[in-house]
Amino acid sequence: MRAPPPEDDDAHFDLKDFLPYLLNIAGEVTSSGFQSSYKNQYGMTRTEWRVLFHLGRYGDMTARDICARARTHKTKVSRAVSALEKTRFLKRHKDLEDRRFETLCLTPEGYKAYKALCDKARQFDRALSAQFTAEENAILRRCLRQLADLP
Amino acid sequence: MRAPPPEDDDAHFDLKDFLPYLLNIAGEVTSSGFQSSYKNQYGMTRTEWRVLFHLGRYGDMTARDICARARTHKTKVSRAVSALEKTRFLKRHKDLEDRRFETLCLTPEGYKAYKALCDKARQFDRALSAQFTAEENAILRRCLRQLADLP
DNA sequence: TGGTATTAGTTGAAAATGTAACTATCAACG
DNA sequence: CGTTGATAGTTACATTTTCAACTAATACCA
Repeated sequence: MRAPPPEDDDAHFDLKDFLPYLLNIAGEVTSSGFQSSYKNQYGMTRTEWRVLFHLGRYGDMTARDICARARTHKTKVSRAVSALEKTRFLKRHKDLEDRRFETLCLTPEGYKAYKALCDKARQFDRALSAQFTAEENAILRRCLRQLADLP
Repeated sequence: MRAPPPEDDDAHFDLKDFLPYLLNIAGEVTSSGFQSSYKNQYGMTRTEWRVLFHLGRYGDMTARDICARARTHKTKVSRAVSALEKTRFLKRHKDLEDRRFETLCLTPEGYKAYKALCDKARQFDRALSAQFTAEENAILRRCLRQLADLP
């Protein structure tokens, strides 16, 4: 017994055209490619390096800021911050005006790790971009930023 | 004490230009948006949905085929297949020529679920695409397919 | 033959993630 | 004040994913 065979009419639409699917696969393929390119030198998860990157690139901020900028859930960020604190890549500073907040600051070691990863990332991104024209790259990134709904 | 402030020179590069990052965020945002439109209905995970879709769209195939086509790890597929079997959306048929393989076939109920999801997906994708021009959509999808390294 | 290497798929344990409830702090308003 | 409601962040628990072994079947090759 077989399932009904695929029809070629309009009732189907190709999975390879479905944006959420394409985005997930492309994200998975490129991320794991990048991860192996630096051989997970620092033993960080992707969420941890996302936090590290935000602090390194955009300066000290609170967990809440990172959630908003990276569109990442607060529990994920909370755990990443704990992990980075344990490896001494960042310190917390309670805001004395409003003690619900804590400003997150990279330590010198954290900053060094960020710089190293930053180099790898730039290199990796350049290699990815090389397969497209300048116009394609511009359009691709613009569409992605819009889909990601980044601030 | 503060971490070194962000510099604006070439030593940094913007996270919002980093493809793996953008792809992951965009994938997460769009997928969770889509998931809310079907999750409650069938209680499927994304991997299960992926398997269902492959069988519905491209016809019966083995788990190995799905792994290759969707660039998904075999343990993920294996567990998704078990789950779909338990909900009676698919059946396995041992290949008698080479008994390592089993061909996966949607049941009529599985096929019905696929068709329903297919409609939702097409609808959702149309809404996403509507924010871009035809040219942008073409370029976006072409780049994504290439990055995803799809067969 | 028979021994070794591959391949399809499964499983168990550890890690990561998602969800919801929780603490602690502050703001608004009577 | 004091109560209510919002916000920042954590934690507990369930689900999912990952990684490394594992079984079973086949291929290769001396």
